[in-house]
Amino acid sequence: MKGYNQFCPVAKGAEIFNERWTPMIIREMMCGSRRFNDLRRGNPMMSPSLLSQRLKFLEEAGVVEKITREGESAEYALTESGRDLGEVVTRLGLWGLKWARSRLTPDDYDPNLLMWDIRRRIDTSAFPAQRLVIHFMFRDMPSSRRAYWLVVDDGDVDLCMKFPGFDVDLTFITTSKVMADIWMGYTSIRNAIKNGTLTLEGERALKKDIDDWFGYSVFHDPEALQASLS
Amino acid sequence: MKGYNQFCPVAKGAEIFNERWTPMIIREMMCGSRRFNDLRRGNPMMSPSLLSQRLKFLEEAGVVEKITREGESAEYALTESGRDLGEVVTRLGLWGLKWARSRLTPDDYDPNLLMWDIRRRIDTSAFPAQRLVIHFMFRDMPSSRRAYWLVVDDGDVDLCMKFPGFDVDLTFITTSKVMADIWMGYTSIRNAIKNGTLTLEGERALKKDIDDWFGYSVFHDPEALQASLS
DNA sequence: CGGTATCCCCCGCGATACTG
DNA sequence: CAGTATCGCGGGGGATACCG
Repeated sequence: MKGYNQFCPVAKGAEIFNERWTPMIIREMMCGSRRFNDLRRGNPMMSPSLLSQRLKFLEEAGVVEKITREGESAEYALTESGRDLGEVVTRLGLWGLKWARSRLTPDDYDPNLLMWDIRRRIDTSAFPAQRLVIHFMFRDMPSSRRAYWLVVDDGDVDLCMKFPGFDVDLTFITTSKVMADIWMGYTSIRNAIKNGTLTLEGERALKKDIDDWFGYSVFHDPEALQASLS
Repeated sequence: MKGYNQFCPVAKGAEIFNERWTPMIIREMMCGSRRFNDLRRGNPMMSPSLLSQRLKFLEEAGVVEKITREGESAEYALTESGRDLGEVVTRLGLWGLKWARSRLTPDDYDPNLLMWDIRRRIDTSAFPAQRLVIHFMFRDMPSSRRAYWLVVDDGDVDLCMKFPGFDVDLTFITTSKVMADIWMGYTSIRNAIKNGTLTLEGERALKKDIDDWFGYSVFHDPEALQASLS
């Protein structure tokens, strides 16, 4: 992006922040992604060359640092400046949650992104030690993105798009929109069940304690948001 | 800008906020500009057609409202949503002030913008009722943008680029960079005088009370910033 | 896995002129 | 003063292939 030729701090900030994909890259890093392909997974529509280009620019701008250790794969992390810029991302997200809801289009409800997001916010500490499988069925989606399984085992959460072969403990049957709306706090699990847009099938105990382990979006959860800023 | 196809509130926010010039338009409105040509004056490099286009988009997005009253010229104002988005602009500005200083280029120090900004932050209440003329001389600038006069009269401040014909009460002799650095708080008037990059000539009383009437950038002044958000 | 290289299209945006 | 109309280009960025 060409600059603005203004000394105003807003202009100088925008020359860095207001490029396409930049807020999403920082968001991914705030959520814990550190490797190139993790960042890609959080932004599947972004071409690898463009991601590479942005990372270089953000590195040059002092927002991101690339860490290359002997024999390990490269990692990207926010610098102190980047963490500060994260507050701008957070504010923008909170604004979007409150004011841009009506601009959501059907194309926005990609269950891949939703599941990737849910995966990393599951609170495994609330689970028994044994393996658990949680199944999601999105009735509105074509077969390629209709079914997902989260396999929780010993604190790790794996996301599968094929039946993992283990018994399923809990199944969500719903649409991608309803699930995303729950995720963002526009509706609640309780409410979605009541109006028939969500069906939960499986272990009673898992259902009962769902608020203990199901992690909502960071923008829905003030405490998690606070943590992501520190 | 094409969208991101993500339900994430950051993405939805960025689809509105992360367009070229948008933060600067909102900044201008936060600083009190309400008419088309005021917005232009704060962003002289922006073409009128693009400003028109942006205003339409921001209106459609619920950020800006256009007010057309009988026989009066059109005005633009931030909606509640827009004022909320102003907090994002403010955060971005504070970030830029802290972290993007090193990216300032000589082209960024446009004295037109600086004077336009200074003009609207002069605290006229600290002045005597009589007319005052403050003169700025930017030694580094070509004649077209070397000299400016602020004519303060009865609470109004006029910015002139030609000698207004009245006696000058105070003169700033400096460079556009030094003046902008003072404006943003990177250095102080006292310090600039001491190291010889700024010379103040004129009435002793005006010099002595300069901190009472010289308004710094809103990003330099936490109180003014607070006020702009409410 | 972690990127580069290349190609090409499209459209964002800058410039300018013009109008009510 | 408050915009609209038009035109043309530059390069941002999407798509894909490829390399270490």
